[in-house]
Amino acid sequence: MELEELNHAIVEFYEKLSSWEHDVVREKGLTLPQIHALEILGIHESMRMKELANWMGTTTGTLTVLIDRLEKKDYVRRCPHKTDRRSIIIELTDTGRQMFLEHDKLHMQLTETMVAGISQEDRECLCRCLETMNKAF
Amino acid sequence: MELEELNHAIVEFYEKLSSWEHDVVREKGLTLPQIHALEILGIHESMRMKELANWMGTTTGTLTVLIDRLEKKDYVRRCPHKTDRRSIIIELTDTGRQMFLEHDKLHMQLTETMVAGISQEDRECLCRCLETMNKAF
DNA sequence: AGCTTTTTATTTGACACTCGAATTATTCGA
DNA sequence: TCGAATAATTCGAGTGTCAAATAAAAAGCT
Repeated sequence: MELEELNHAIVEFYEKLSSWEHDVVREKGLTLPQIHALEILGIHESMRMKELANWMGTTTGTLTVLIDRLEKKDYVRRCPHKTDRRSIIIELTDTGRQMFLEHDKLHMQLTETMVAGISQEDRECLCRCLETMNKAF
Repeated sequence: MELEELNHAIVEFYEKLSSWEHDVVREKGLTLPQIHALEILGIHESMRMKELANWMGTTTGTLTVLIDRLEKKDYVRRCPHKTDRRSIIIELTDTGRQMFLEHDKLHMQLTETMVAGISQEDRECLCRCLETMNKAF
């Protein structure tokens, strides 16, 4: 019975986060998949198309045109792979890194706002729970 | 400092949930926005186009074609509004309700899996935290 | 009542994302 | 060396997204 309440809270949390992200990103003239790519590149540094597609849960076909657009906006750069001439390395430009950092800061601010009314003790519990759940996927 | 860990856990949780939803929905031949509409209608019963668009965070223009497709698949039905002839009421068909219930069950199963390694006490704390955070948006 | 404004849904056009399949280039393995 | 596997691109079809224009009806005002 209690599980239903938890399930409901999780679904609601997910939907509100999704809606927040959507609004925040639109203000910068980006789409959700585009900022997602910048986030992954910002956290994990440069990587190949195939790797990035795996992280994003999409195909390289989809990614090719997405990267085309990010490249046109000067957020990312295509570089040849050192040893494998089939592969291409995608890396953030300075502009791209700046956009990533800005977005990351907004995430931090949202987190701060969300946990404002939660005690230090409960925050630690929350963090533990989330990390446990993340491992369950 | 600790906030960063929490922020990271939240972002990771969001991304994994998103990816899970995407995969689960595709197996049923639906898209994320489509199942989202069914979820809202399943939880809140029938509502007008405008209301549903607000819940989904989209425009009625987008919704019109989305509902067209769901209607073609016999998941929802357009009904005239009792008193306002401008409005249209969208309601789930029996098939649509069944799809909603199936999906809801999957959500419950995922929740069960995720919290499997979490004590009853911590689950309650988690639930409280999520509800507090949901109010912060 | 009559008139204007607002609300509701639909349509349209432009663009983005998504997938699967076909293509090309390169690397790997037998 | 030659066939199989891999990496990225391209293409076509379907879907989602928004803003703007349209049409119909309701609400508000004088």
